[in-house]
Amino acid sequence: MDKLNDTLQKKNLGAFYTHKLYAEKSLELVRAAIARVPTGNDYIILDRCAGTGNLEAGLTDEELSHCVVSTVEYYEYKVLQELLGAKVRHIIPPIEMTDTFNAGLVSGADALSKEYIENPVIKQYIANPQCTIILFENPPYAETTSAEHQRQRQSKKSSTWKQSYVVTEMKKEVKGTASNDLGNVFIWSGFKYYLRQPTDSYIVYSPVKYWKAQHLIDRKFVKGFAYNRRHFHTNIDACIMCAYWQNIADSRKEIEIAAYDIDDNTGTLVSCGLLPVKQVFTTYSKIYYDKRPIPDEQRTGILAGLNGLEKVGGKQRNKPATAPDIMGYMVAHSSGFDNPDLDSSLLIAARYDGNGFFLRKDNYLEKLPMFCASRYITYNRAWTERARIMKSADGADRYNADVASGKLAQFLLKCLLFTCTEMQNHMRTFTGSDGRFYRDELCLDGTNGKTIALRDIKGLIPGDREKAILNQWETVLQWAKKAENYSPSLTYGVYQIYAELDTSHVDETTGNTIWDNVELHTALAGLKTLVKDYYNSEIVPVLFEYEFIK
DNA sequence: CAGTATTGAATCATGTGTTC
DNA sequence: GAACACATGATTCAATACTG
Repeated sequence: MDKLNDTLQKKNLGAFYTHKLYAEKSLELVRAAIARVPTGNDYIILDRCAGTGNLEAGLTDEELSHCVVSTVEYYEYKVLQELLGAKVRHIIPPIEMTDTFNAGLVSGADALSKEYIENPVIKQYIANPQCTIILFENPPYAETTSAEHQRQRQSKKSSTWKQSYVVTEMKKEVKGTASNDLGNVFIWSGFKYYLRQPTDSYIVYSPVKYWKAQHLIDRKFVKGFAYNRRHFHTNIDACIMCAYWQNIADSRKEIEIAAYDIDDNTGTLVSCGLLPVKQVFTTYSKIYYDKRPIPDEQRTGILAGLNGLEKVGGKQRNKPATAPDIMGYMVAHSSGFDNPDLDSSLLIAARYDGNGFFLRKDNYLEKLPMFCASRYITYNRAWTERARIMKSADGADRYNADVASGKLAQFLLKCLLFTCTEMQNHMRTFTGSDGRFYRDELCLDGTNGKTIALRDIKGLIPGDREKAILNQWETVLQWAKKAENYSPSLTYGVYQIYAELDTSHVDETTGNTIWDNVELHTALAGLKTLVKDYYNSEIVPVLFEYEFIK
């Protein structure tokens, strides 16, 4: 059905199909689970979201005769019925009745309904101690409160599944955001309602966050694979784990999964080595944010938007603050990297919707690794990284000790250099509506006197990479000063130069974009390349070492 | 080949309201 | 008044796909 529906419909129902090669690969895990079935036992392989039966396609007839499958989408049900109906042990519902078709869905096949949980066909196996249960599923992942849904104002409309019986039950036991995701509901309910014996198994496709960050389950990891989400008919590279969980309690904090990409030309799996998945336990905001209270009399000033300028109008959720030692506002929230540019920002004043803290002159340097870490996914876009690597404050004790001892002094200055030359630093210099002059202190423009960054960066012992970046910055600044809009009274960072000085217009005859300052544009592009290389070689390894990313 | 257009599966911290 | 529960709500960028 993924070809039949529009994008949002697809997202609502989570219809993304499993590539044949991935489905076949995961049969290794299913067969390992079958091998564990005690002698003399019957077993069933249950798939509550079978779609058109992709996962089951590679099973032998004998294995298929143990399968119990269902799908909630009517046209998929028709296909499933035709392809596997005669071979599987049960398809739910077994035959089509007059009321089976229900507004495009299949009556009685909604795995999240009470009716389904109590389905007698499945229940007979659950109740039978001589039967082993193996769940084998690629559940839908629908995060209907996601940024994209919100942009299209569809969050409410797309969230009807949240009214379901299973979600209601899950919320009684699982607190927090884990229940926001439809995929998590499947995983939770799988363990809750279907697995009962130590030899029962769950082989499930999902991004790792349910185990890594949300700690939704505490079962024994037997084996797993990492697959590229792109081959699930999506447009993004990200990591999907297919894991074999055994129904035995376990407290491992780190697992390894074997990664496989697909070469579309040859139609073969390409091994990409072993990837570690480490659990995360603490967020930056809990540990690293500067929580020093702000007196009421300092709660004046302006709020800033994501573009670094003053935000006027709209919903203002945050309170501004102004004080001699406040130099900006940093946001580095959430553990995942799904919306890196929303989840991290560096602004001259409080972000209008909060989720951050005020950067202060006395300790801003030790806060910068949070900003640096928040840029990881932008410069490491391989499919193995997104949805596997996350942010954490788990290394805080070691980090704080090494900051205190001075061991990390050079590293912090490297972070400073990166922060001052990276585009996502949206601090800008301007006069606010409150009449105050806001000056960007985290940039390397000394035209109007040294910024705090310039003062501190003197301590950096520059290697070749640092020298190259500093030189390139000088070139950028030189050309920026020749731009028409350049204002000598302002102190410019890279982003402000990009936004205000690196202007362009469209040639009326050719329709081409003409950069008003080609040299400036070229110099900026050169700087970006240098900064990216610098980040990955000098900063990322230390961020991993101290578990800012893991 | 260069320039242009399009794209992003898969939240969570926060404030506020509610309950005890 | 503490603890809990839940509704709320927001791009930017680089990479890639496409076009001529």
